Amino acid sequence: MDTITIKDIANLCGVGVTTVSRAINNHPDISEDTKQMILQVIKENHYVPNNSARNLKRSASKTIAVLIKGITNPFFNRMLQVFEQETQKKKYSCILQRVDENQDEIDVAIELEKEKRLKGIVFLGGYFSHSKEKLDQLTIPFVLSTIGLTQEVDQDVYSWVSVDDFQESYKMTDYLCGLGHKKIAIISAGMDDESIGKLRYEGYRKALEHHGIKFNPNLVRCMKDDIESYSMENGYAVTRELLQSGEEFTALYAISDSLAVGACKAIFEAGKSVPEDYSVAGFDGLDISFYYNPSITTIRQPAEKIAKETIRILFDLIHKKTASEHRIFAAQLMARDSTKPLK
Amino acid sequence: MDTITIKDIANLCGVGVTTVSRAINNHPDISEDTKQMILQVIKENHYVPNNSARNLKRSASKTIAVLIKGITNPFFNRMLQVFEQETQKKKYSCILQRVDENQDEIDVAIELEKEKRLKGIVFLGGYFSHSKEKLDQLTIPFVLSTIGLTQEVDQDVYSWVSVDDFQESYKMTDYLCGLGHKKIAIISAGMDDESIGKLRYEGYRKALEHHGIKFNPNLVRCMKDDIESYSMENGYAVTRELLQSGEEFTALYAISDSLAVGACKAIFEAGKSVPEDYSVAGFDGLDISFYYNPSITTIRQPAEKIAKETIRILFDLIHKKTASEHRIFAAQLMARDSTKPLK
DNA sequence: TTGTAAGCGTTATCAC
DNA sequence: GTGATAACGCTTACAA
Repeated sequence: MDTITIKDIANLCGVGVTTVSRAINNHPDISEDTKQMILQVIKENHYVPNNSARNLKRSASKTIAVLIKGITNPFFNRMLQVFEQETQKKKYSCILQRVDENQDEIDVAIELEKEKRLKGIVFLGGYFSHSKEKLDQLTIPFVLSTIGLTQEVDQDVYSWVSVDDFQESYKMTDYLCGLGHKKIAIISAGMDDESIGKLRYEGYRKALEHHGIKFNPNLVRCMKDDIESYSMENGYAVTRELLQSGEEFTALYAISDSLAVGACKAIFEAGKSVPEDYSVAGFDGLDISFYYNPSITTIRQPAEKIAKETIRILFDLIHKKTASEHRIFAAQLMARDSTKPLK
Repeated sequence: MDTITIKDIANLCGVGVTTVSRAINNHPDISEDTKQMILQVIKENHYVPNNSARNLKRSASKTIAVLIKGITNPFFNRMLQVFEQETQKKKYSCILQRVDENQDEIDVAIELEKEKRLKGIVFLGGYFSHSKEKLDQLTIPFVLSTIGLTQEVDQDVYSWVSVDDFQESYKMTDYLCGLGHKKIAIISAGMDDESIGKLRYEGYRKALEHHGIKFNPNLVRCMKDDIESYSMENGYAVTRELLQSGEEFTALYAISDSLAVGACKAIFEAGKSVPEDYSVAGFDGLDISFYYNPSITTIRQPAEKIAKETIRILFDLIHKKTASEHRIFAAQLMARDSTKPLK
């Protein structure tokens, strides 16, 4: 016997397949005795139902999926746990699916929706710019979570929850200006970025403007393409170049904590110190920003809250309690040891 | 029309479903013209084949799966990329499946094997102690990658690749002893750990013994159960307690880099410094160990090599070129700024 | 309470 | 080259 099926179990038990199915799926219409008997035989024979067959037949499953772009991002770790927890509370199950950098998340979503008979989807990370036509192929509700929305998107179609990357980035830059810094370098995304990278960069620009600080393009340093984006290594490489360029600056704002960590390292290696020689700030509020030495001033995103609200909205969508919702959470500026007033 | 199927496409094209299937799957027995025509119709109608149906029917698929226990671990990130890369080279696809801390990875594997018609499996992380009977339900080859094997396991049944956690941990402890340290604290796993935690702890014990250093149980500090294991936060909490206990020590060996980072923070907060007051060492060779300030002395596991070799062995297993293989890679002691000779 | 049989959407087998 | 048609392993009306 190659692989054992529900039929085999039925035969072994001397019952019909329906009865076996009922035993497996906890259906009510079955006597406790036969159920136990069947379960016993199943266990003895190590029978495992084939999921493909189940999904194919089932019209609906209590399942949602979380599609993550950039699973590397430690920021998502905290959220993932909340997603699973909250989903379980609703008696649903939650499947995690990573999406490659160069994969189209909607394609993945469409495929998965059919394959798993999903009830809803969370898109996590990355950016979002898809034609309405494409979105229409997705027949189930979805929520965008911590996704940088740079273009005007249709409020009625999309639901999302995130922080205001532009505003929070403004806040950080404003803070640095408030400390007296005027030459503030930034490690940002490439100029072609259409996501949080762009928003954070624009917040920086805006704050400089409000403080009447002349914008210096030489202080804008983009992450390197050939190194993993938003990584410590990238921050390190970029900061080394900045330092070597001889361009003067007193503060360095990295648009992610990991970049900031790399930046600090480069500064130390140049024989300088943080914050005495350079103030350094990050973004996200990763654990490491607290544990680093010095602790890094950052914008702390309320990851748990965002995750919780994402699930809440998704289920409201599923249960048709809402048509679309948008929630922007305030993030918190954590002033720590890596920044200080300019003397 | 609710959801569009292969039949609909066949009707639309005025051909049989077989022909459509052939077009989708690049089968040879189809004229280029009809194929293009069908593909066109498919595109226009946004038809996406149902994976469940495919998997159900397909006898074999060129797919392997990587089951990860503890996806949080940044150490795995580097490996994951290699897994995908190498799999693609073989024209296979690779699916990632996280396994919950309290889930049985074999159960997940068995289910997935059937559902996806897998060709092979990589088990990543965690520990491994399953009955032969259970393993036998897995009919496809698998490789254990960076899994702590504490018990004697059947060499002929399992294939694995990892570092020698015992030996490498010995190496680190030996190094600290060589620096003149005699009071070496360790942050280790719980005493019930049966995985790398145990192995690394035992390497520590052995090295102390060889150096004729009397073992002091008060210097053994286990991670806290109520905090994520191997996390910075855990290292921080444990080290605070250690510091407050008043127990004297000159070096602290944490069995992971993240723990070491947390430990350093606790030391700084106590007004002490690293390595002047305490030498601190980690394990794994995460990026952060290099970028931290001070850079952290660690054991660098050759993650890429391990990952590559894992895939190589798995495919050799799949192609029956080998019955079982075992590969232990040497890890590298990276002596950095967080440790110094005892004066 | 239980069993029979009709699909679910594909792919594989075969005949044309 | 192409098209019926029978599986694949399961769930679910419907019948008993």
